[in-house]
Amino acid sequence: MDGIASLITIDRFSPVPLYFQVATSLEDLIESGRLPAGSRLDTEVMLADRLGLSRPTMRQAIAHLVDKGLVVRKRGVGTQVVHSAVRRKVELTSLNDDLRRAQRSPRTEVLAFSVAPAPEHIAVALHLEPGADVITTQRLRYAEDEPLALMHNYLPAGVAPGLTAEQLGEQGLYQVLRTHGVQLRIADQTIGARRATAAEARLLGESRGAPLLTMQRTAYDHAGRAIEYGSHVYRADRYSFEVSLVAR
Amino acid sequence: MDGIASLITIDRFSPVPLYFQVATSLEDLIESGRLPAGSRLDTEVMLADRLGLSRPTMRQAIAHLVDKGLVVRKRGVGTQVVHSAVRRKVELTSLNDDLRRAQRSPRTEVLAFSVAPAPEHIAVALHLEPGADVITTQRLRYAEDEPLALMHNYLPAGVAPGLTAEQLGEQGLYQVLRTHGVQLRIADQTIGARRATAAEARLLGESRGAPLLTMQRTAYDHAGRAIEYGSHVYRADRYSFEVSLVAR
DNA sequence: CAGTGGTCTAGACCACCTT
DNA sequence: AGGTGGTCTAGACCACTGA
Repeated sequence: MDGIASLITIDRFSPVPLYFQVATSLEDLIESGRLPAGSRLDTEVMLADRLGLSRPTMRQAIAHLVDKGLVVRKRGVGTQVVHSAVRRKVELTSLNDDLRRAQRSPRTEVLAFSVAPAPEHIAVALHLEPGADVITTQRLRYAEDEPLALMHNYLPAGVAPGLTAEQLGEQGLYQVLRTHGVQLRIADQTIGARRATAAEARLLGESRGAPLLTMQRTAYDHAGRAIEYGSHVYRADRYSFEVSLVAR
Repeated sequence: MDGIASLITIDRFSPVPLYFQVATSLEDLIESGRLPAGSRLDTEVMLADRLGLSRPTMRQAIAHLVDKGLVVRKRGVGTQVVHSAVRRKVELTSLNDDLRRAQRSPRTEVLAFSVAPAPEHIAVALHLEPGADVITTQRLRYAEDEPLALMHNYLPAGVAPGLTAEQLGEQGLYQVLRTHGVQLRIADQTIGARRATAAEARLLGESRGAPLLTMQRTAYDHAGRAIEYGSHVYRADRYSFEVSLVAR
């Protein structure tokens, strides 16, 4: 048993930073179970030595894992892989991506698509000048051929030039944004509940007054620019939010 | 104009790490508006020089701010304070703390309090052996003398020895846990909605069938031990969740 | 081109935990 | 006492940005 260093290879000529190569390798070992929950990693000095890295670089790699909540470090003790149940992802996800992952065959109907000056409250949510142009969409999302969510989205017109209703019907908003090179980084969400209006009930195939989950979200890119504001309602009997929080 | 370094003092004899002293100082300057949104920080080399620190230490301080989403860094450009609206807190909060902060005068009525072997699904949620002892509580939370939430909580008996119903009535669960030296770090939450049962409607002063927000949460401490499982319902017309997500 | 942050090294001392 | 992670230093080279 010479530890786990032998399972990690690093490429000094890769453009990928060394610490990142090591971090993703370790992540894979943990996810795949070759570093089981509760097991102890080699010390950072040993790992650095075996991989031919300096200790600060090795520390940077492990710090990434700590940040993701994959491992726990204790001075004088060592570095331990945390219990698997704690390893839920903390992600900025889209409904479409979620459904795809869960293999619930999403389908999208684009009910409205237009470019027009932003109404007051939308301009505020996106931190735009009043009257700036925004793309406005209204979509109905199905999962397994049952209606699941009614989604209203607003984007500054400059964010996704050339966006079409057809694209949105096929790809999901966040997917489209990624192809436009937009990287979302922070999202502020408000989650609540209320009774369905008559129109919502009809579109979602629910009875009038049925409980709906509501979510408003503003998403920002890496530079802090507001990219998207969404106001959505979900059938409460078919959807719920999972959120993981990490204290800082 | 000699930059912001003159506004920061560091104490080399303090047990608080230098990078942390600098990070919190910068945080204060940003929160207080003395470093306004959009303004550029001095370069890390300059700051390190003026504060008498090495560059890696200065980097570590700024990295903290990046991690919190307070500033954005671009190679070749510099470090900028992000737009204030993006600076929502990402926190592991308790309802009681939230209400206190919002000055909505919370009050708690303890409806049940006991220690007993855990039911199957609670044992699973807390990763305990079936039949292990858990503290079980049921509480009704008021804000401004109106009922707001009905909360069921379950804690491994060892977590908070000597916990009493009286304490819970006065202090809020998370507050009590802090006095027991418990530091929560990760929480997995599921947020949904459904109609109120007759009993829930009566306790919460709602009509039967009114929409309720529901939340189940398992919270873990820094070592990955499950500390608390809660299953709560909230009046949808008086409460909503705010969540901030940061992509990694 | 000059200036910025991103990465990396090879050491050092310390606080904390286990034995 | 011995080993662990936590902090800190003083350099170095590189990639990217902007004028």
